[in-house]
Amino acid sequence: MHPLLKQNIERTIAQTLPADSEKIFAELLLEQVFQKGDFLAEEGKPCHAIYFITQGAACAYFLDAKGEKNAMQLALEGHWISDLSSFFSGQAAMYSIEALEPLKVLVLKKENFTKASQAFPFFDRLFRILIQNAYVSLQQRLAKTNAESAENRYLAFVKQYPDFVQRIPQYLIASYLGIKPQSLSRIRKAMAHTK
Amino acid sequence: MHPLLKQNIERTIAQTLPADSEKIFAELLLEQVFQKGDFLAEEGKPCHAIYFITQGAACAYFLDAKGEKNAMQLALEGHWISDLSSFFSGQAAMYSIEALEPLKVLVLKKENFTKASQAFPFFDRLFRILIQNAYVSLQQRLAKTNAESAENRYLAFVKQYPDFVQRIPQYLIASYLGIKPQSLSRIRKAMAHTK
DNA sequence: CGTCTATTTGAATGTACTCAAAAGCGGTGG
DNA sequence: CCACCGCTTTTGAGTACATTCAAATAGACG
Repeated sequence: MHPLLKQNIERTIAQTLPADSEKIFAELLLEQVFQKGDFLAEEGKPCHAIYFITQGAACAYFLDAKGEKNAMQLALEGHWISDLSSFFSGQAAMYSIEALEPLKVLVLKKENFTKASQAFPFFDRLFRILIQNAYVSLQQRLAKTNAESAENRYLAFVKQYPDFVQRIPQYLIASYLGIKPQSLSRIRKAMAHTK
Repeated sequence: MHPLLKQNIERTIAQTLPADSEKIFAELLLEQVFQKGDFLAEEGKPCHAIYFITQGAACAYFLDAKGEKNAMQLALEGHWISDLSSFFSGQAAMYSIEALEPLKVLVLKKENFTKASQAFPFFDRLFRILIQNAYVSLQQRLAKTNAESAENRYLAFVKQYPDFVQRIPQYLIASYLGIKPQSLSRIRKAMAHTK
């Protein structure tokens, strides 16, 4: 089992992963590779898998009325990414997921997830906690969007995800923060001055 | 078992609730009543329960730097409300939950949740789906906050939650939408004109 | 090197905010 | 029943922050 995944799961459930669970898990996962610009999922089509990134960067976004990309999720290695709504409901995905760098992922397909979920209650628990954590992060992100200035949001982002700043295009970070790329550029300029 | 709760659970898991599960569930829940202005949870203290509202209205909010209430969740009868982060982690709550009307709730205490979760995998599944749905709604709310004007956000809110508009104070709806009460007042005025 | 995309910069505009005050509404007690 | 109080909503005027439109510069990639 990939060390990043093991680490991710153990941090999630706050206990070491039993050897048998580890084995079962490994059997359910499929390794896959994507080129930069490839899509792991596409808006409008069902998203049948959850991806764990072992190498590279990816982004889940939707296109707004003007055709601009709006990032909902940004992820580097060590993170999960998917359109969970589509994954669980089977409906069309609201987001496209695109590789921003050459990407290596572990794929958990819906059918394997369902199988495992029925056989091992452990899976429902793991995914309940994963989604729970995602939900809490999202709440905090929304709270900041409503209560903080664009500049403070960017400062908090840099602090929380320093690696992302280096590797994710600025226009995607801008949309993730709910601002326009031009505005983010000006904010960065102003910050460079003050420092 | 309260019909609103039964309905809520069956809609969540997309199947009728087995009679035995219903019985078990009913034993885990405690009825409780609050006056308008009472707190179900307080920012800074752990939140030990999840509440299902059977009558009345409630709001989960945090206080920003200026001491203004920022609504994270609004709920009428038929909805669940809690600070899930605090409930699951045991840490201090980020939100206060306040009764906006005389309130009747069914209380699911942490200890009962844990007991049930270990005895019946059904519970992990139910709560995984509940949180999953909450997560998806939150994503959509964030997407709208970033991509839509204040007016469109309010229009969408009115369409999605017509009952809330009648019963929740405007300044809380405003903060839920990420705008100031004065601005919401002006938006409503402009809408009345155009109609 | 040339093309395509991302980022920066400038100037003008606009949406929502701030500060301030008035009006409306609901509850309480004289 | 009316007067008063506190809180919510409305309105007005001025402001600020981020946006738009447009163009120039910088970077990535074949």
